[in-house]
Amino acid sequence: MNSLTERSPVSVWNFPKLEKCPEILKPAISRRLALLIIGDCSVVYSGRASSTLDWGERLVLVKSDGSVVVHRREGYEPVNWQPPGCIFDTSIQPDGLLRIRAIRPSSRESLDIRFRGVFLIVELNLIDRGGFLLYASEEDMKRAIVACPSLIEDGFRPTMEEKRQPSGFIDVFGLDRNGNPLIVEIKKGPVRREAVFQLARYVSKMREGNPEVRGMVIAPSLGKGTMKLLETLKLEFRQLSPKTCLEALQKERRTRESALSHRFDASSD
Amino acid sequence: MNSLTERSPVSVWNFPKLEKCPEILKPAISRRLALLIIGDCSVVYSGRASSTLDWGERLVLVKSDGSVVVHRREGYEPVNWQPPGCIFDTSIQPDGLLRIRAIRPSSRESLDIRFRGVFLIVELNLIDRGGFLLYASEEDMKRAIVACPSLIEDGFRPTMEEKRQPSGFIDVFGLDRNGNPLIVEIKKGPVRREAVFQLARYVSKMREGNPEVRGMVIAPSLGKGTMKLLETLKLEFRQLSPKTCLEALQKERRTRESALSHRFDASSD
DNA sequence: GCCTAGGTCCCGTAT
DNA sequence: ATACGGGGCCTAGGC
Repeated sequence: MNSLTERSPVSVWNFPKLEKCPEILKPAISRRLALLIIGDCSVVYSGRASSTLDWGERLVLVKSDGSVVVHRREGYEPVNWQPPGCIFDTSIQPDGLLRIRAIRPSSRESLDIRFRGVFLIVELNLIDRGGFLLYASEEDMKRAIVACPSLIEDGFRPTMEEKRQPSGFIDVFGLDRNGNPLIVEIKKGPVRREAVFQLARYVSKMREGNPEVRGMVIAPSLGKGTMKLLETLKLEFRQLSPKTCLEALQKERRTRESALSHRFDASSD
Repeated sequence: MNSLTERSPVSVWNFPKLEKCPEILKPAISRRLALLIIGDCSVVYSGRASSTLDWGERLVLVKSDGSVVVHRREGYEPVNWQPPGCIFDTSIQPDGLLRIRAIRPSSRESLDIRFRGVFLIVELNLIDRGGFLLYASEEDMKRAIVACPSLIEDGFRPTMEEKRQPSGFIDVFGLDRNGNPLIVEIKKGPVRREAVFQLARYVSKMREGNPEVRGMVIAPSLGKGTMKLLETLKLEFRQLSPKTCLEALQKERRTRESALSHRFDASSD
């Protein structure tokens, strides 16, 4: 009785007959469980582009959000896939093959997987509430610069983040110690030519109104020809790594917290 | 006896004891098989960035090329991963947990997966020689334009593909019916502002030497403000979809093949 | 829906 | 090795 109510994180079918597979797959999909199908299949994709994949043994992972990945023996990336939002149709074809069709109505795409043999089906009922934290992203660098503007230079006062411009977005915008506008473009990796052009676009637009506008790239390093390019375009570079930013941010937070606790100490007097 | 030599595409362990797992995983990795581990795990990533993922039930796929993906219940993308090139270390820790460490020497990155419970291990010995073909990429469009230059306009003669410029690459370069240089930028989706700026860079460089240089964007459609932008920069647009290109290319190929077979017919006379 | 820009992007290719 | 640009990129955020 308890076993009836108890969740099983995995249910396994070993070498199921093709004609039995829809009976396994359909209920799992409607119960919004994830499915793993390992077998000999071929795949046709049609949508933004088209592709065909001939017969071979692969692993197919279908998730409850309607995403699909087809993995081959090697390679980090799936050979075929669909992002979330698919509806599924599983059936046995007239020729006896198992067909799984994933259709994405939003972008009129379809993935057509045909199996001529299935080695394993795993129904997955996974519980996963674990938090995910990512450090040292460009977003972290931006936060650090806003919290500690002296990372850029003394006297810098940021006024806006993610400033929307007709020519695009600006990461951080502010005024330098002399009151001149300073546009900051942040990169967490080596600066490429393209990033410089991106900044140049923003800056040249703003220099039309005020030739004193400065543009600065913040990054851990510069790509090959980018130093010269920056000079030509009268843009600046300040070396700053994600790690440095993170440390500055954490230090600033500690300072703020201790200031806060002091206030509490004082108020509790 | 036959069973000893026969390959099994999948070998399954149901709820293996943690301490047994290294005995399963290590030989599989050294035999260069792929592995699927489903269980309750936590993950720490450290490298270009850092991340932590708290306990939860997930699916881990380790391939023989040294790539890893960790999939949660939902989402197309893995929550943690490593591209090919990892070496693996599996062990039971002093606290009794199973630890799988993937280290990428080339970029000094590491993925540290700890399991406190394993539901399923699948050893995968997949045979997959199926060919993969992708149609209608930007590359296909380029090929089509070079094979059928009239797709651009009558009298166009391409002279170079992938022309290297100090300012970057040019998709297709050639001369129009009047002998004026024509720079072609191909996009397979709607044209964005950035693509226009990219083309503008090439063209303005070349117009310094010859003001008659033309620049043209080839794409199935234009993004919002891009028509006006093209006009301002004196650039042109020709609508052409990947599908049209593909059809033209296939037609051209058929024509060429039939011409070839005619030649054979003639020579066999 | 479209547009914009980041990503531990990954990937191939050329230098 | 690094640099560059594509990708069925995907994803998040804004409009």
